[in-house]
Amino acid sequence: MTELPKAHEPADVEPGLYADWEAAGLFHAEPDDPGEPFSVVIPPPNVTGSLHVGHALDNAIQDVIVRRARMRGRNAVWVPGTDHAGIATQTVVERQLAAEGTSRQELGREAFLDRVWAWREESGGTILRQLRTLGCSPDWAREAFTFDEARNRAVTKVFVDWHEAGLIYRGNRLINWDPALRTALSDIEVEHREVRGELVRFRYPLVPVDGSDPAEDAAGVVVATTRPETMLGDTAVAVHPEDARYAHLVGRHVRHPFLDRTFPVVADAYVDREFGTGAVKITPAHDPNDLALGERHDLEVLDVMTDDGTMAASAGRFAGMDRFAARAAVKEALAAEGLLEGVDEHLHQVGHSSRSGVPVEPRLSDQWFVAVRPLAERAAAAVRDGRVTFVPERMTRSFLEWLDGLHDWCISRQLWWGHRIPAWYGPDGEVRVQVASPGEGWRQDEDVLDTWFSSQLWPFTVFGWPDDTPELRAWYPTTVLVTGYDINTFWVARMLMAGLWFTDDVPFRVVHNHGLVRDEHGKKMSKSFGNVIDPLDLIERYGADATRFALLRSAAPGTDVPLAEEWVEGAKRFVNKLWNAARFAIVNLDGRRPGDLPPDDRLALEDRWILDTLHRAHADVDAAYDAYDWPVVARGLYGFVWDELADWYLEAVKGRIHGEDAVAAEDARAVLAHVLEAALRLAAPLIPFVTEAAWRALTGAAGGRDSLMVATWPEAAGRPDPAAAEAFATVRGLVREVNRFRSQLRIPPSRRFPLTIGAEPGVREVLSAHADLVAALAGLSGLEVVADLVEAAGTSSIPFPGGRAQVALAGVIDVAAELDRLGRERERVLAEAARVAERLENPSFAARAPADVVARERGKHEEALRVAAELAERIAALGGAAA
RNA sequence: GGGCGCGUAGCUCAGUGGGAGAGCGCUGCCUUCACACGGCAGAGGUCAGAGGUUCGAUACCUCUCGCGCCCA
Repeated sequence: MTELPKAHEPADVEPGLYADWEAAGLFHAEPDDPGEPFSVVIPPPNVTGSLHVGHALDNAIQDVIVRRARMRGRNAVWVPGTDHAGIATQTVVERQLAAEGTSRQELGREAFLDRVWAWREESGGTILRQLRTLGCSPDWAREAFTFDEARNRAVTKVFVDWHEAGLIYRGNRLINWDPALRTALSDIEVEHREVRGELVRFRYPLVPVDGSDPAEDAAGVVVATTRPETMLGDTAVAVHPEDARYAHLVGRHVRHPFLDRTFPVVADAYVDREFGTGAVKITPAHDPNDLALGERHDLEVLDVMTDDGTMAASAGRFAGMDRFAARAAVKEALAAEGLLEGVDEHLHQVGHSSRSGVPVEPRLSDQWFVAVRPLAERAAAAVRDGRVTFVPERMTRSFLEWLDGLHDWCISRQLWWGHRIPAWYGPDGEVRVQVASPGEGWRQDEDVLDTWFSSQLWPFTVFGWPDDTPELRAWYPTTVLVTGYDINTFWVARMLMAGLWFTDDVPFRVVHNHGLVRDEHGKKMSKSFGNVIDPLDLIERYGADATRFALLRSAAPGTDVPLAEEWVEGAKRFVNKLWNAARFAIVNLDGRRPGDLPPDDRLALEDRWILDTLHRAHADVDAAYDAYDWPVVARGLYGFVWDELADWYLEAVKGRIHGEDAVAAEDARAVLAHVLEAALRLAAPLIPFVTEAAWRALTGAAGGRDSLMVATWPEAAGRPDPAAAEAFATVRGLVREVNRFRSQLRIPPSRRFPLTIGAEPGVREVLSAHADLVAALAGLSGLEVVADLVEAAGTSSIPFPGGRAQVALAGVIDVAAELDRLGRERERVLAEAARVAERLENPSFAARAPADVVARERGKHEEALRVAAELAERIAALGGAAA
């Protein structure tokens, strides 16, 4: 019949299956399709980016969730799309321009935006295309973009509405300025990094007053700073009001050495007396704390830098210098004036732009802000009352703490690529916030909005908001959001705030956080380390199934995901194992299809056992899917397919399938087909390709809509059968011991030998009832079960749980090797006996431990002693000496 | 400084108040009719350290040490 390849070759199978699914419309959903609505929106990747291993993880998880929901009959939709990624995208295009020897300024705004759109056309589809190779099944017809017209309409409405509600305002405030990109940033786009810098101490001479001591005036006051260049913008020196060292200076003025200015010494409790000299220079224009102090003391605010981080005209003779050049130059000039008191090495935190990497410059400027307080309070309430839950749950706490400490959000960016701020400036300085221009002579704000301002609207704008659409009614709120914990603050919190405000509902019910993909030693992947793994490369070489399996297998909720190429290789071996188990079944089914199980009374022990095992595996795996516990899902599938189904069940049914009894063979085939089919369904969301290929071969499904992808999810599988589990464990226990015996004595599997078994009645019953099974699994030429095992010369003994097997030595074993085996075996058993005895000898153990525990320990002890005694006898019989 | 997480086999990680596990790696044997991307067996661990609770702690509590992340 079918030509089933001996090894599963993902590259030959995956693209065709994907095309078939897509052509059959299996990814697409309509709001009025049957089933309970289930929705996921993709965290939109950067439109011009390409797939990295973090995307692969994030999207593999979403795909698993959505595929299972479809199988469960939900009306499941997964909306794909991309983010215009303001700064990142603009930077890429600017770099291109620089390489061409031009710049965006030379091009002008309109021509520049044309360039960016062109770049988006060229590279914009890449990442979504790449998701296809991973097997992802979003509804491609619903692809959205954070900067398309529909989204722009929503962004403008939100801006105008929030402005009217008083939640958006324009203000002249100290913001984080990126001098490299020449734009404002929000607080969370600043990364604090420890930097080895200098603490520079220098002196401000005092302005003499009537009766002051000229020597004291010259000695002045010594301040300490890590940023000497900002002294050009100093407008005060502050000391602590209770600092006796400086009390006499408060109210005096100091003279700026390089600029024709004087400014006061003020007292303020903000000053840390322990730090530096206890006197601190105050630069309100370049430090948030100084600005606050400046407001309290009505100080002048003097900006000494320009937008690119060079010193401004107000910096006097330092004007035009880069801020770091100015730092050195100021230090030098202070030394030349004899004002430099000393320089110490100093470790401190410096804010860096997460975008350009340069140190941010606190800078006063006119920007637009979102007043987040009222929004954050609603968001926190939704989390506290459980309308939104986090998986893992521990993410909740830091999320709430972050919401609690939130400052107003600076949303304007001095960029061109982004949603233009709908604010209009009239001829007489009037400002209006509205959708369209108020008319002739009104000029629109030059700035654009922070990218996150539009992506915060993603979960509802993708469904058509602000219009009232069937999609929005069916699929909003979304069921679950899957994202790395690292963007909970950037994105998740903001979606929650915006969603609650505009839709009066949460944007998602569950936030499933995964971790960051790292290398196998937990190191961050980076080009400079050379440890970056390319998911496309993995998919090409090991297949999408293996790549998905390897990622999810390590992806415990909220925990970073270590990944190594060898692990993907291991996952591929599992995929191949599953393929070959299916192949065995399919070949032996000889065209028969999975159907009903045989009547109970015709089920063999191994059938009943595998059905019991399947029942438990299903329960474990199903619960783990519900809990987003991917490692448990993966382990459950792996263990069932490999350790139970392939290693034991397939071996166990071979006898019947190849045997004379036609009914028994049919029954075996029926159970095999049934169990395999259930396993394929359970594994389908995680490894969709190999399961689909095997399922089609197994069931004869034609493809198209006749696909495992939309087959019914098993709400239960197999059936509990503890008696069968126990009996099969007995069989397995014996087989394992015989295998050990073989291995230790170097008896090849092809060498069959007979066994005589003595055992306790229950065990005896099981083994004699399943003698054929035991003989097949253990490679025996015969099996006799007796009530009383008679000691016989020239035999050896294999103890196993519940009994003892006797094997005739002649021609089978090497006496020296056997003596060695028996000796080691006996030592092992005696050690066990000693351990248990110690426990039993403790009087309070018997008194306080539960009866069943005590009984179990007693049994263990007796069994160990029995086995040890037998082993000693065998050793003696072979002429050895038992120690 | 505050918060969170983590220290279990060579590596990466599960785990549970009563037998220390998996994958990879390593060793030996086996080309057994689904799979050598395989089978069978094996070596390897003071479960970070100290104290406490308990008949019993790798697990629960406290502290110490070490590592990571977030926030200030």
